[in-house]
Amino acid sequence: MHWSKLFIPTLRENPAEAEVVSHQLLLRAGYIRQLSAGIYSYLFLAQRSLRKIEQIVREEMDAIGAQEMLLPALHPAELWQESGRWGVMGDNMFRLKDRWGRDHCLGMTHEEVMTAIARGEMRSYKQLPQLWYQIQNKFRDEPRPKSGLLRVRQFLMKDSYSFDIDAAGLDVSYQKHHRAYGRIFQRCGLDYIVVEAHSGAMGGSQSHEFMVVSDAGEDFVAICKSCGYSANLEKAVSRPSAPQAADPVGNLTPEEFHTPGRKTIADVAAFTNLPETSQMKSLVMVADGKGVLALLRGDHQLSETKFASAVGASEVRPAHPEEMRKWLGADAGSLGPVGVNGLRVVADCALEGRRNMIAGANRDDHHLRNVTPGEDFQAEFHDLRQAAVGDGCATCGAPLDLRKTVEVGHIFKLGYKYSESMGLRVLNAEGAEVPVIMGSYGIGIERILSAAVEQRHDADGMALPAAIAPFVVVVTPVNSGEPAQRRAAEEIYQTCLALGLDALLDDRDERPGVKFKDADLVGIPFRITVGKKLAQGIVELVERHGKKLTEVPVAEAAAAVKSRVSELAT
RNA sequence: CGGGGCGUAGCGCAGCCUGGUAGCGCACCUGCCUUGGGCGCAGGGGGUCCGCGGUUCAAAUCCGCGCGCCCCGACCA
Repeated sequence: MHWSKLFIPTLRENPAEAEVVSHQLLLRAGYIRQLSAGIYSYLFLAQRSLRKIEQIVREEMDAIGAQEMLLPALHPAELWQESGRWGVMGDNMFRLKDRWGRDHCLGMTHEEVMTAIARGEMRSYKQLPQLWYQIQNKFRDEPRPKSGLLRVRQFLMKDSYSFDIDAAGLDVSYQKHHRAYGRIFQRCGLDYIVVEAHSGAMGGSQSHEFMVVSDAGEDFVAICKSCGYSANLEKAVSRPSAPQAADPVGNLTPEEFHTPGRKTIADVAAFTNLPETSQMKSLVMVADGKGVLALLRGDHQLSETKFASAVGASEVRPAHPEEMRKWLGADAGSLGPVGVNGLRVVADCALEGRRNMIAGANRDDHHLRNVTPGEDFQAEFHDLRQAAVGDGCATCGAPLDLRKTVEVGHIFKLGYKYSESMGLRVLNAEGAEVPVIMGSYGIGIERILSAAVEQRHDADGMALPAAIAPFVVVVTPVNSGEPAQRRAAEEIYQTCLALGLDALLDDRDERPGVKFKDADLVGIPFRITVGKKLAQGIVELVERHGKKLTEVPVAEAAAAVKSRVSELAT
């Protein structure tokens, strides 16, 4: 294509609203324009790039035997009421009524629709397994859309669903996806990691996330470089660091002391001259409407996700000040586990075996010393704390690393959640009717593009991997006023096309600087520059990523790009 | 849902405090010139100053209400 005919509205300056690099560059390079908060138009360049990503996804999904479909984005409420998710999705679901006043929603995901199709048609285990997928818009009314295409309200997702007769079959479907996802992200040129994940509102047992390390991300993952353990922070387990001071020995009895105005762990630590690791942190939580006291070591943070699964609750929140006073008789800052009754008490494992610690006395401005779990109060021990820098790997003990990441893919074993609630059953070999076991697997298409930009950019713009760049090569005559340069450029461009390269001819009547800047900004992986040395039959080949420049004979330029591209693809 | 910031030409911003002709850079159009990293010169077009209401002889500017967007936190299949 000829650049002069295309709509590629590049900007010299960064739009003020863009904070993260991928957002800035996608706007500046003319890929996208914002329509509203978290809603973007994909212009020509973005569309080309996204289609290449989709194509890679399709090829790899097809390769594991998945069948592509396209389901509606508009769903009747009844479907979501059946699965029970109409009630739990809350404000994140876009809801609307049709002219008859019937409730509908825009699909946030498609378990319900897929299950509805399957239950209408599947009768026998002989029809299983099935792998179905689509690439479709998803709608989520995010409380805070942000970071360009990283958190938006309308986005493309490849979602697939597996239907199997038993857990062993689900394992196979899950593993197929695991491997296909690896190939997809690798072909897209992403440096990714796979981590154990929490399965959240989707329900289900096993789950992995595919993450790209980037400060623009929103998820933290814990990684052990020594044994390879890696997990989302919501789920990561760790060995706590050793307490900074040894516990006092002996069978001491709790003893109240006055702590005027000392509300925080740090205050009490300073006041008692004992480190935070000797303090007991007491958090009053409300889990599905019931009060629960959660205990942690003073320097640890509660993981609400772990807490929710430990107490088996679907909704948890910190208690309000009135609730704390009602249940424990004191304000936050003076709460503790001794003498508590009527509340369930759960404690983090890091407190197990500790002795004679400091805790709140459930009397304002008073604390207790010599509090020993199991003796001075009873508690259920669970892993409740968030893994932190300085913790050891639970598997091998080496120090854990925490990294910020962008989630580009997620695979789930759903189990029987939807087949049971929605009645998807088949006859097994014994003639008994059994529910089908399901899995669900997602990839964020735009996130692949954003993550690639986050991972591969420099001061001049994007340096996209050739596999997902909107064009592979741009042919740039330095001086378009020179007929010889123009002719040579056109010829090289035609040769590129003939070799099957996605080529672009920068035929604009612009100064060379403008053309170079634009090509760099847009991130075209290769540029063939036709300039002064044309007289000697030489043109330049510049690789965007790394800015490597080589001189090649005119006749070989296109082929040189072609062979470099195939090198990169392997 | 809590906290903060912003809204003036396509983009980036000044002007607002202290009310009185709406401005700068880039982009755009015309002509000349130039052609290896966002040239140069000359001329030109483009504004509901987010909206509504109020104060005032007079509002981009002061006051009130609303809307939108961004950031931090909460939340997040």
